[in-house]
Amino acid sequence: MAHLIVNGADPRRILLMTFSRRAAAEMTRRASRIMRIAIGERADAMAEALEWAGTFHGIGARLLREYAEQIGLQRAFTIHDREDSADLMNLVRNELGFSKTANRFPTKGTCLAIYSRCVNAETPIEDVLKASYPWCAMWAAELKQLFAAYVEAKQQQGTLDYDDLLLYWAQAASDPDLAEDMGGRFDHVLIDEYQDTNRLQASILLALKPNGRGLTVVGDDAQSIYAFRAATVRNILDFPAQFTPPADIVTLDRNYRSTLPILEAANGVIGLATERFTKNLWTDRSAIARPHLVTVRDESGQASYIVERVLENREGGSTLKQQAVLFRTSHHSGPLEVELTRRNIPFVKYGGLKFLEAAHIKDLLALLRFAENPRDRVAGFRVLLLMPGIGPTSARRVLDHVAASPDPAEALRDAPAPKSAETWGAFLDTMADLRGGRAGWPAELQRVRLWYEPHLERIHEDAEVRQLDLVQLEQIAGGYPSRERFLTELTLDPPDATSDQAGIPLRDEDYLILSTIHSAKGQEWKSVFVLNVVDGCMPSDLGTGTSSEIEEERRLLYVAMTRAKDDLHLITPQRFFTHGQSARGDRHIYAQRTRFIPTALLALFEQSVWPRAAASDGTRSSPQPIKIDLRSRMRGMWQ
DNA sequence: TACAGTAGAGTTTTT
DNA sequence: CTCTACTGTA
Repeated sequence: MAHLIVNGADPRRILLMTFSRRAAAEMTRRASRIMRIAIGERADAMAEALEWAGTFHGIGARLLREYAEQIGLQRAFTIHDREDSADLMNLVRNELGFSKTANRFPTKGTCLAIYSRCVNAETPIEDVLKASYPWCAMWAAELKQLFAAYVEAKQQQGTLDYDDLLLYWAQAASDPDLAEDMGGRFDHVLIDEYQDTNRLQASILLALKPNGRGLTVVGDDAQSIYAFRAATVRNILDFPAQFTPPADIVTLDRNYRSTLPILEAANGVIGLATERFTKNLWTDRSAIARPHLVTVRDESGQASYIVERVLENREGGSTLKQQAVLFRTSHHSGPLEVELTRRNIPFVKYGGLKFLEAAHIKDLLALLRFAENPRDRVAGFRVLLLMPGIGPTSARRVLDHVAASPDPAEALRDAPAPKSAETWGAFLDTMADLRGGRAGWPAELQRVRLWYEPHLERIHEDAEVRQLDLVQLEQIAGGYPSRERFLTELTLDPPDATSDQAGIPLRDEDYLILSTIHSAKGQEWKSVFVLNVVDGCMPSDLGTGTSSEIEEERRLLYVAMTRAKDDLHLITPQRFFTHGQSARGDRHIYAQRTRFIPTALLALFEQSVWPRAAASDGTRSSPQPIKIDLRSRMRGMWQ
């Protein structure tokens, strides 16, 4: 990208699509750094002009709003996140009577997952069921009916879900004129992490640039870790042959990041994969230290090992930010988080439970969304149910009335009023203010809070804590120019680190990074610690069904290992608590080292046990005389 | 009709 | 523990 711009390409006509918005920001930052060397201060302005950098979904949303009229879409559509989509799916599922079938019908989440896979993999439902959801195969006909109704519901309400952003885009681009118009906006289209795109995304690309001119994709087949989300590595492998003449292949097999011993260990792991990959990485970053394979007793031992090493590294001159702890599933960092908090080490966690998933945040956003688009039933339902005396039935009556009217905003006023006139009146006033845009953005958020706070106090015991989050949300809102932009971008790029919660003040502080391996994609750190490198966790015991699932888990470990520049620690606790139990539960397994590091590979690692010797400080080294004979006392109890 | 209470099932990774 | 479906009561 830097090369293109330095050589005269117009940054406003470059389309850059990456995996997350974080990655897009990082990419523009690096490009501007490189460009500064060639063109000096002008580089910043050039990077600023890269306005079409984002995720597939984000770019899709933007284009769809621009082309809304031409494709028969209401311009003010609102976007459902996954939970909203599941709620709507559930609504439809109940309406069709599928929640009362004799055999248990798949839950809303499963239904949505199946639907999503059909769309993203461009595969008929029968095949998807057979390949990925065999236990739901008996419901094919009902699911089809459900999905038809789901699509119908979305259209009536003027909402799009994540998949629609791609689907509508792809469909719009299937019209040659529209495709040419869209493709013609860009001289260069650059895609990162192409191994983790799905077929739907590939067809969008092909429609935008049918002859491939100006199209560049980058990816690594050894790092494909999103098959569960219908990504297919075939996209990148089959890419060159889609064009005549075929696309040029540039092999990037030099690794500039990791030291040789780390790379050798990572190559060792991936070398045992059942399929051959297209390249072998090499590096000239020699070093002596092999990566560490550390055995600890349990998860708390794991936590204290990390804390000790992290502090040691900081003494040695590396900041906390240069170090990261990676794990398979987000709750695995729990004990570590406790320990870090106890020892006063600041950290930021990526992945896992999001700010936006908290009920009170969703409530507030639902009201905003309902104001933006009164046909949005999911939002409306959520808001209406907040009020005392309004249950599913009254809510449905109100929403039906709204949906039937040509002017939904007006219809609310003369909707069948629920019993409590007082709450209802307050609600109508708030909605009217929001619709009229009286307070302006972002001040109107305060208005919303004023309405919501009494309900918050009534519903939640811990209202005070939650109130702080609402203030936080208000601050975040200030960073967006309008309600529409706020809602769209928040849904597509949720603040995914807890740091965003704490806002700007954290930015210049030093903190340790905690991240799921999936969220760590494309990142790098000086020191990397990987938690729970044990069977049942890596591979996850949930992901060991088929051999291709296991292979994906292997690549996941490979991705984790190759995040490290100088220093890599894989940690294997001997005891490992399983999930699905109360906080103080004791269910655990005695864990084995991951199957991805068999004995043959051990030579690539520096093995150690920690703590090295528990009694080394001499306090209990010599046997003590017996003071109380508890054993005989116990026996005596029953005599 | 709203809502509190209860039994039973399920529990990854993310735009 | 959390989510869902269902039951009983006001």
